Amino acid sequence: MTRAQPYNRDAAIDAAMTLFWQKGYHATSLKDLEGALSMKPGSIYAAFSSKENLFNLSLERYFTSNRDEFRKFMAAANTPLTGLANFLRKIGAPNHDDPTRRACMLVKSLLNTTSEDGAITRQISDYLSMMEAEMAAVFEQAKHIGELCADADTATLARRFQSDVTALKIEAQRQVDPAILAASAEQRARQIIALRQS
Amino acid sequence: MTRAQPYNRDAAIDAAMTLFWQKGYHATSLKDLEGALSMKPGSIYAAFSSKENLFNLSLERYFTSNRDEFRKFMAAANTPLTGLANFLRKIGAPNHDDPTRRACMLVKSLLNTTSEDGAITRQISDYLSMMEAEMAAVFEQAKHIGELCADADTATLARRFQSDVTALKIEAQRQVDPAILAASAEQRARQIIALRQS
DNA sequence: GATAAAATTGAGTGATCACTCAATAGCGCA
DNA sequence: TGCGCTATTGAGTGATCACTCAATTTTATC
Repeated sequence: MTRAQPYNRDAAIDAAMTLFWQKGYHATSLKDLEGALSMKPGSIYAAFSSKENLFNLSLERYFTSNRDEFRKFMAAANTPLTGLANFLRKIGAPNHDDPTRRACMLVKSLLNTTSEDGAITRQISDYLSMMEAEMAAVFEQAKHIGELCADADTATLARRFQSDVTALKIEAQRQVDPAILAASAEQRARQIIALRQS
Repeated sequence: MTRAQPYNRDAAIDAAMTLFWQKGYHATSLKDLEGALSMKPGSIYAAFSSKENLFNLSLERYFTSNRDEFRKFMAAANTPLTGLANFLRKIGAPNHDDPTRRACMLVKSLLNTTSEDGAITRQISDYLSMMEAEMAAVFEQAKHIGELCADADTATLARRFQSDVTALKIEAQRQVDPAILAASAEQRARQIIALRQS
């Protein structure tokens, strides 16, 4: 071992993730990646083996950073249900930076997957399931501290919460009126709060 | 004018629509289209000018047939809200044929659109808005016959209904347990019925 | 500074992309 | 049957695709 890696692997994957997120797998060319990663084709292949593998790494990066952000959000909240409600409100907030990457990369990728690439489809489905589990855990926690009724079906609630998140992000992608988007988020947030037992 | 068109334009657009729906715009090659339409490249270009134009025609075809199916569904229902609820239940029904075309083509296309192709994005958004208007009209009708409370916000209800449809179709695409999918549809359907004023 | 190992380069690979056009085939009408 | 018109053909276009590899540059160790 003689030479330190002159490229930053994390930064490169982040850049690739952003690109794949914006343009999708098929529309992202190696030329695009070369530019975004500031790497020549040979280096990219030495480091990541293939475009597909780099895409898989990007998906993984997206999943973990998304999950961590969710966790941070929940940790910062006063109560579990408040955290979930605020998470929805944040998605509906107007200054949600880049318009081309508003929708969830997992959902985007899932919908762009052909029946041929079964492995990637299953992987995405797994990531979505894990996010669902994260959400279910928060509902479970709410139940534990008595914020949520003891006989509530947390798995179903989690599934509904995730579809709320997805639907909101798609609305954001459609670039609907920010006020309408915010109202939609607020409505969904209130449905979460309404689960609170008095 | 001497010769009848030996190809069936409607059938060709339908075949193209199915292909674009399954694989997405970028992943669909002209070779694929040649096979599906049983047309040589020259014929395709003579008939449809470009791949992009054929895609636009496919999107339009998808929209109109989807809208017409929705209308037929509503016409067959006893009451507007019953029709909407059953529409959701149908999406959750198990024998929903081809797994690769379960998600809405409009949503799929919206999520696969790059920031560059602004025209197509706007077109898709317009189609989605028109579907929303269809749904709002049904809620309006429900209000008119007294099935729905007179001060209900039909625009918001329509938006929520559409996001229910989208979310359900995405769940279907994920190939979740059919029972869970059906339960999710049933839950959403009941929320529609719950709007009924007694 | 010399050497060896590893990282990086970028022109070049064949394959495939969307697309074209001169040639051909099929039709109505004589 | 032959003519004029048009629909259809499919090999071929340059561009771009994902990807490779011999050559070069950079660094660690001596």
